[in-house]
Amino acid sequence: MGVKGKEGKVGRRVTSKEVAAALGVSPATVSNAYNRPDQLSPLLREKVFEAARELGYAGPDPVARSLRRRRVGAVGVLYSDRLSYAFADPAAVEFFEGVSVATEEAGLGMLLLPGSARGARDPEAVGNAVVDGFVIYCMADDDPLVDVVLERRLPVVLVDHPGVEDVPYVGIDDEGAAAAAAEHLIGLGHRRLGVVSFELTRQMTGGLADLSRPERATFGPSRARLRGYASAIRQAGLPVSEVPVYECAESTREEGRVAAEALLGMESRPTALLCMSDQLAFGVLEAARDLGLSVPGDLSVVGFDDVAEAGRTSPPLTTVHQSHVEKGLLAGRILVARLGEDEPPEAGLLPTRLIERGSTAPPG
Amino acid sequence: MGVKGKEGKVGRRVTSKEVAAALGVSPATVSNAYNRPDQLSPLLREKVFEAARELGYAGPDPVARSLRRRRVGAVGVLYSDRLSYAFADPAAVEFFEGVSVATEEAGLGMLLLPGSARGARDPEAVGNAVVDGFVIYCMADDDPLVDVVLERRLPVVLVDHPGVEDVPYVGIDDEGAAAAAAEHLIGLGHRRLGVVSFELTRQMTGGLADLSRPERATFGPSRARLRGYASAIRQAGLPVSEVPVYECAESTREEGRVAAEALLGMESRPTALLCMSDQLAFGVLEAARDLGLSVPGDLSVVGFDDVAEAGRTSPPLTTVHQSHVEKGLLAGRILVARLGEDEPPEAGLLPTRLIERGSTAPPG
DNA sequence: CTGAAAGCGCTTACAG
DNA sequence: CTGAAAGCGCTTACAG
Repeated sequence: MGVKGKEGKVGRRVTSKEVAAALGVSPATVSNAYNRPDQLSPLLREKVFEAARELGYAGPDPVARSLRRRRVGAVGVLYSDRLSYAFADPAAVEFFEGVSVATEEAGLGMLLLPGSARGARDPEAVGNAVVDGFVIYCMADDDPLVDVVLERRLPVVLVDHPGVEDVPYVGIDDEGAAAAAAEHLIGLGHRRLGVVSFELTRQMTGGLADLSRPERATFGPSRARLRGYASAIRQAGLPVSEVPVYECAESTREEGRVAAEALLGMESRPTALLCMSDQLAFGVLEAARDLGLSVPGDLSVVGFDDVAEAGRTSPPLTTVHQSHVEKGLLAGRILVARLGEDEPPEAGLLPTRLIERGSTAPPG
Repeated sequence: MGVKGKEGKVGRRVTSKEVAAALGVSPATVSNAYNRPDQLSPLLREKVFEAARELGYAGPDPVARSLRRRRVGAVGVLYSDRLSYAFADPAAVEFFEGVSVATEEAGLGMLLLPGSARGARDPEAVGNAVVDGFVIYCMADDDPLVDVVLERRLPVVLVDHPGVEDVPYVGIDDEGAAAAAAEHLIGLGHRRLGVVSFELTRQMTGGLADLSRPERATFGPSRARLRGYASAIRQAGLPVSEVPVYECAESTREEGRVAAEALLGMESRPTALLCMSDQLAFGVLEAARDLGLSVPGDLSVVGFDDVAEAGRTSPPLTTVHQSHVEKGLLAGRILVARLGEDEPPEAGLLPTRLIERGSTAPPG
């Protein structure tokens, strides 16, 4: 295994200066041995490595090197909430996957940073993050961490957070996609719709509301989707203010269940539910089963995202497809290109489409 | 939104020295304004912040600060393979989730680093990673990156990679857990077993082998599980060399399908399959369905991990439960404690248990 | 309450 | 092919 036991020990740092001294050469020569082999004889280089090995010098200190070179070799990914929440959300995980492809292509690390939502402790982590640039993912318009990042004047790419001047933006047409989902249901003949929503603001008032004031949402995608649902419903001549919206604290199955129970317990029960994520829709499916409601016989359900499991539920989920992997990949590549002064790929909106599967049908 | 447009721009770095000069104070005072409010008058402190705002100084440079303080505020997580592969594996994602809880508790970032497997490009990324310590997850015994990390003499925790002196190790009793899975099947009356295995070595010979030489595996958990299966089978008086083992390149449903097709196509078809992960088992379930084999009627299947979806397949999967979240959390907390010179929680083996669900039954 | 000095560990022109 | 010098941007005793 090549491990000599003591290597596992946490040791005093050995510096290039000490290696140089042991060899009677200058620190520049030690540095050159690691960074510019052409600047010294192969023999001397070998001697440097040998002395390094003996003294336990593992090569130039990454922090000092980063300071000198003005380059760290890592990008930060800022997420609105706790990371543990992100890892529990397949959509976020797929996004990370996409970013990781881009960073690996470039030989960079990917530093995951917790956002400021719900008790994340240390906003300093973002200001102090040792990175060359940032991907900002899914933050509320008024999240102070966005400004903390912007003020650092590093290259930044914004994802699902429109509206900052001069910063590349990657997203989808949330409004159009949501409208398409609602139109699908309306086309099927549904007249009593309900919405299972993401959180709308960082304050998360939560619970039941209606579709009449999309603008109060400070999360861009939530706002746009509410707008899309509302416009399709209005177009159909239905009263928007009578469409119940349940705001979920998190995009989880559990929250989807809770929302479904609230919505399906109403006097005038919706015959179809529009969900802002597949996770929420999965919870709705579970709740419907528990309530003895058949899907799509008694209730139609539309998701959003088209994560892998959407094709495997019973019934399989009708949903709006978007590629979170592509989103992460594009954002990552734009950032990487900007770090290297390369011509970045064009930022913009990725395509979506409605995937009709088994969870929607005309009302019973 | 508090964004003044130009903040999004990538700018020349403004330094504390410039802020100090603009104000006619020393850089130490600027530093104190940010780091030790008690060291200067509130008024002066306000002036410093004002000058900083005007000049576009976003606070002390994280890299320089890290060099000076000998502390970065991030831990590295080293994974054997491409990160995009990790993100596609629920077990790895749950592990990351656990680590992230520990890093968030401590206000640290989490730097994800790609391993050296299958064309990961840049081993330098690990040697250069700007972190205070490492979690090494799931690496082969002979992976050179392990030594690269160990040589840096930073605090390290090893996960699912036993056998490095003086380094805390977190894992499970893979051998015992695997033996329990095999015993369950044998107890049910199965005599013709097959194994759907992880990759055994970094070279990944792949395809079919048998259970007679567990020791050739250089991935610790794979080796231990093979050993566990073999010992239970030997105990039952069955010939170990007649148990087919299919080595999968990755822990994915697709690979599980391919393995199942190979194993179930053999002249003397196994009546039960032991899978090293739930992902592989899910693929086996799909393949069985495609082949017209009923589970557990015609074929029993045992997984490993007990990821969330294991309870939702049809039939629900009998599997070995382990908590990847706890694994990550413990590893993360040990590392964090060692960074802070706190007394770390005890390293060691986490519990496992066999969860009997619907995918196993006596042979038909 | 404020500042001068030393130094964290390295790399990069530049001179020889 | 090798080395002396400057400096990346900051923080921390320490002296006043």
